[in-house]
Amino acid sequence: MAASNTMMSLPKLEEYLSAKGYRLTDQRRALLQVLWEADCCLTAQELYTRVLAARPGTNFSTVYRNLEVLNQLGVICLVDNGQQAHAFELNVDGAHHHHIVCRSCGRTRRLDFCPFDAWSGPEGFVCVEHKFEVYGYCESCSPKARKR
Amino acid sequence: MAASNTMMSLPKLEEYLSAKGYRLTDQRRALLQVLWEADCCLTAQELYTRVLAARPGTNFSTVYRNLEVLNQLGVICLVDNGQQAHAFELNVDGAHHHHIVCRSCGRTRRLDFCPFDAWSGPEGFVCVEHKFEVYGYCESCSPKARKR
DNA sequence: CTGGTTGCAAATCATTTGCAGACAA
DNA sequence: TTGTCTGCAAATGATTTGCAACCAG
Repeated sequence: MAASNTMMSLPKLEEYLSAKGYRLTDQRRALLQVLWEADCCLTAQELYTRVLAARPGTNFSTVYRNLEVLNQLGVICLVDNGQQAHAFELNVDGAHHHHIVCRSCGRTRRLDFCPFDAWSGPEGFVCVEHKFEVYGYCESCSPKARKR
Repeated sequence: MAASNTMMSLPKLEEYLSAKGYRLTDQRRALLQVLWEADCCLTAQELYTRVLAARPGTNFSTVYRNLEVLNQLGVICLVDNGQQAHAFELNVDGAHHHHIVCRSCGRTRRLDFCPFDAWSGPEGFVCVEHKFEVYGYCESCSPKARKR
């Protein structure tokens, strides 16, 4: 599948949830599967649509509740795609990273540079978190961008 | 006043709006004044409350519409404070910058470091915009932070 | 069995919009 | 005068929540 990580398989993920005391419902499995197969970050709406195909009858709020669970467990990360709705992505290796978001096709790509690689942080301030997203046009969309 | 910039006075700002063809209504003046007097980024709600004090009867949607106008003109900038609602700040000198947001008191501080100062950007991607915000605890709140 | 989960419907919350009257230039 | 603005009220869209039924372990 398209998941770019190599740390944990889908069964391992389910095992992990289980070990943490969460039940493996059809809805949860379907969501994990969808996240696993996604080749880039997806919005709750997009995830919901895909989950629905795999497991008809699933409710939108169930998807949201499970995204919350996965987020708490650190299994997914939230991406600020610059739109009103967040995007979500599986992050099984748990490595810190940021994203590039294409303004044309909406696709996201993982970014390995972090501002704190090159900067020690602001003085007189205890940093606990940060957000860094880059918006622009990916290789396949950039010709379009030049016309702007 | 608390505005930290030195590029443009409040009357100059009004003049600027006027020159751009915008009318100087009481509501607009009140909003500009509130933004001018603010010592850090404020949410639409906070701005609205303050505008209301100066100009009773002003409607929330008027505040939003004017924030949109000011944003289009590049007179204010939006800050992602990590909460559901955005924060707004006057940015009369128009200089690009980011923000530090205190998780305890909610105050924001301008940051002069930009990730692109130390990085050339992702390959095969045309960057048109980016977002960088740092969350943590400011000097007066960090003792509290240590107790966490 | 039994508490974690779900479906459903209604509630939030920030922000936006249609419209008719009001007002700056 | 006239087109921009405003107040009002209702709509939007993402996300959340209360509650009773349901089902994984």
